[in-house]
Order: sequence, then structure tokens, then C-alpha cells
Amino acid sequence: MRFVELAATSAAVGATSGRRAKVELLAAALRSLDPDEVPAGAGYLAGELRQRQTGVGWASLRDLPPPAAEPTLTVGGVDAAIEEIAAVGGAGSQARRRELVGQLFAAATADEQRLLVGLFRGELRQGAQAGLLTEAVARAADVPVAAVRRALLLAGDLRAVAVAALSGGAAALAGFGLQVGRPLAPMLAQSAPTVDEALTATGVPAVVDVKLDGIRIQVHRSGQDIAVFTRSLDDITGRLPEVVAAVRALPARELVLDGEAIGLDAEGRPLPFQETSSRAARRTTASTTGGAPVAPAVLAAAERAGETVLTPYFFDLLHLDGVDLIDLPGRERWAALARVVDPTLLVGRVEVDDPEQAGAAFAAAVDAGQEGVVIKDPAAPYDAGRRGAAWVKVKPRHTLDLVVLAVEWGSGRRQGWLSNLHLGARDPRTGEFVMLGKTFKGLTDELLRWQTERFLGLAVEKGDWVVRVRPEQVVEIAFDGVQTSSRYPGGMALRFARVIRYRDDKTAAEADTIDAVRAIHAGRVTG
DNA sequence: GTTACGCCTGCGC
DNA sequence: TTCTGACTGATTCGG
DNA sequence: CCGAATCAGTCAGAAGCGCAGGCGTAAC
Repeated sequence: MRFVELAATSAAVGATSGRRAKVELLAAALRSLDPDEVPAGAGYLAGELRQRQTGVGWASLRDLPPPAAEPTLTVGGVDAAIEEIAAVGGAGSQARRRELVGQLFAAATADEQRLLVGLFRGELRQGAQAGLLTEAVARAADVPVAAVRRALLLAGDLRAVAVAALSGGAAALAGFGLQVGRPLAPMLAQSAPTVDEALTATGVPAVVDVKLDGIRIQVHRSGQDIAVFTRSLDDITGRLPEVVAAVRALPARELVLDGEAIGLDAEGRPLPFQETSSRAARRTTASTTGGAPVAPAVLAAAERAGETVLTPYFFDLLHLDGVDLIDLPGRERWAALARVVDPTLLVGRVEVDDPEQAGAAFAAAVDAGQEGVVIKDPAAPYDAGRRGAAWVKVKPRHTLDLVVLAVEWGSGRRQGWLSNLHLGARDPRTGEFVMLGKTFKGLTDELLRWQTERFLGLAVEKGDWVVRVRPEQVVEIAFDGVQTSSRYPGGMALRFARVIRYRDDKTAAEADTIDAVRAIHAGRVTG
């Protein structure tokens, strides 16, 4: 199939607003792909490359050669070119990669370039991603959507599922059961501002799990083979030998576990997320042995040497010794989990019948330095990949009244509006404002309209990207916490900042101070 | 010839 | 990770 | 009774922070 046809489909999808119409367009394109082009082509239609890492990003796509007049590329040819680009490495690779990218884009028409840019950047913005492609695959293969969705969530691989559906139909999809060693999409949680609202969603009785501020892990064990996967199904087995060792010690032959890995201090309190994250991202550590068994003594030595050790805590069990548990109620999965996992490796959990008990559990978790709680309906099955009402997370929320220092012009659907706010806290000693981060969240279209006018009125320097303003407008900002920063002048940055409302009743001189931010950072408690 | 630093990409939240 | 807005299918409301 | 209004579920897209690691290059 010619690549230009996919580019045309993508453009048509982008110009369509209705979801059903998008699905029809995508399905038609899927049907006309050659069988051997389905893995790459189906991915392109969802805005994904078959190659997860290409080494080509935003900056590499800044200046491109002029587009070709005539389309010559094929889907298979593009896939091969990207494969080559992704494979280059070592000294001289940046020049070589730039050369290959230049060749590919020079051979592409304007429409094809637009699609390629979107694919490389991972921001196709055609209004259709894996979710709609799932429906399109079902339509193209004439099988129920539910069958495709289930296969996708259990296989975690859009391309493989598309191939199976289009070539083998419902029968082939039925073959995608849970398979030990192959990661599945983890179940996700909705979010609620309060414990009471979370309980309204889940109903009572409910269970309240401590929410640990670490990284999500899914651990598979088949005999002595153990693999650890992240939330996005990346294999990080080699980075977490301590988790491998812990699971190897469990009395079971086959397991699929869901949990969180986190670093702890000497008192057993959680380390800041930055430290857990740093350790989990490191590919080589003193204690890394490539997934081979690690003796407890080795881990203890690593800990003494100052190396952060991550401890796994589990909250769900999806498979045990040949039996899939995902369709069982959560309560039964937990019972099975508690039989095979040492209690010290279970997340804290209590069963509650009313909001008071749940509130107490939440307070206790926060008191212990944890991120919050996840409230769960104990009757619900494990809904892989879903963000349903069966699991609802609740975290404490901080707020501060900060001052807007500058605003950035928005893009995409925010084109023409001032969008991203630069936020600062008052420094009472100098009278200046110390920038703590940016946010674009929490803004309604009405607020965007209002602030565009407001900040153009306060502007002192109107750049193409950033508009600097007189520091006069106060805004109430919610955030999850304060983290150490090397980028911002105060050495601190807000985590997940979002706008609550503008405070027209406050002047900049009444805004919160950098000292208040420091207090939250130091105490890591509610502010 | 090293070392230090900056830019870029990718991924955790 | 948070949040808003658009679309859809189902359910309820009102003339 | 039937069309209109409302609700809940899903999906897409607006972008944030820090950190690790690969590569290139300037400084020593």
C-alpha cells in the first residue's frame, strides 16, 4: 500500500469531528493494507511507530527538506527506513541519523511529511489513537469490539492484535489469553478530591489501600524466570534485582503480581519520589546482576554503600499456578495474594463500611508519609487498562496563591489563546517573585478567553512564544507537593500544579511567600 | 587525550 | 501525572 | 408517544516536573 493513502486517511480523520465517521475511515484504510504491512500500518493509523525509540524527536524535526511533488513511498518502505533510523548508534550516529531522516522526508509529499512528523513526535493530533483504532479493527475484521479490546488489554500490543483480527477473525482473537511472561495493561484508578466522593463511586463496603509514591510494577514469574514490567509495559527486570529476589522467594510456581516499588529510609518511611524514580531509571547499579538471583547479603551491602534499594509492595494477583484470577472479585484475588505473599510485602489495606473509617485510613496513610489512598470496590474484577469507578484514588491537595509572571501562547486547540502560566511566589526580603513552575491545567475556555485579554493588558514584553507581564495577577494554584529543582531559582518546583481560580480580591503583595513553599518542601506535609 | 558540560530523547510520575 | 471538552449511547423528562 | 434534555462513560489533547543516558563539543 502506498504511504500517501495513509497520509490521506490521517488528514481526513483529522478533519472529521464525529468518532463513528473516524472509525469508518480508519477501518477502510485497515482493509486495504497488505497483510505484511498491517503491523506498521495499523500503528501509523493510531499515531504510533512500531519502533518505540527512534532517537528522533522535536528538535530533529525543526528544519526539514522541501516535500516531494510526487508520492513514491510505500508503507513497508517507510517502516524499513524508520527501522534503519532507529538502529543507528555509536560515534557519528547523530549525523548519520540526521542524514537518514533528511532522505526520508525529502522523499515524502507534504501530506506524508505531516504524518511522519506526527509519528516521530508522538503527537499526531488527528483525533484518533489506539482507542478508536480498536473500534476500527473490529469494524474492518467484522468482529465484536469487546473481543478486540480484551485481546488488546491482555496482549498489550495493538499491532499483534490487529494482525490477528484481520487475518484470523474472532477465533484468532480468542487466543489472546493472559500469558505469564507477557505484560497486560494495568488497571487504572479514577481520581476523587475527597474520601467521601470516592466512596460514592465505589459504594460500601469498600477496601482502602495505601497509595505508595513509587513506580507501578507488574511482576511475572514462571518457575525461575521472573520479569518486571512498568506501567507502559517496558521490561525493567535488569534494573530491579531486589524485586526479582523478593518474588523468587515466594512459594509459587507461576505468578502475575501487581504492585508498586518504592525506596524507604532507615525508619521505613518513603523516600521522595525523585529518589525512587532515579534509582528505577538507572540501568546499571551496584546491585544489578542482570536478573540473576541476588542474595539478601548483597542487597544489604548495596544499601550500606548508599545505594537506594527499592522494595516491592503488592496489591493484586492476576494469575496463580495456572489459574487466571482477573475475572474474580477483588476480595478473592486479595485472599489468594495474601496466601502467597509475605504480609510485609503487601500494601496496607483496611475494609471499611462508612466514610468515617475510610477517612481515618486516609489520615493514617498521609501521616505515615504516603501519597494517599486508593479506595476499591471489593466485588469488582480486574479491568485491565480501564480507569473505571471500581478503583478511586484520593490524595491530599495543597493550595497557594501565586503571582503570574509570564504566559505562553497555546497551540493546537488553544491556538490564539494565552495558555501556559509561569508562576511565582513572593520573596518578602527582596520584593521580587521566585518562579516555581508552569501550569496550563484547570483552565476552561472561558478562563482562557479572559486571561488572554487580561495578560495582554499587563504585558511588558510580547514575544512570539512567551509574553512577560507585570507581576500583579494573583491565582490560586493546587498542587500535589514540592520537589527539589535544579532548574528554578528557588531550588524548588511544584508537582502537578493546576489552576483553581483567579484571586481578584488579592494583590501581589498579599500572595504567598517562598517561605511558605519552603515549609511544605521541608515538612512534606499538608500546607 | 580526558573531562566537563550541554542538548536531546525517552520515560517515570 | 491533571484537567477540560467533545462525542455517544442510554435514560429520563416534558409537551 | 416521541423528540428533547440530561447523564455517564470514553477518548483525545492541552502541557508540567525530574532524571538517566547517549552523543557531540568545548575546555583543560
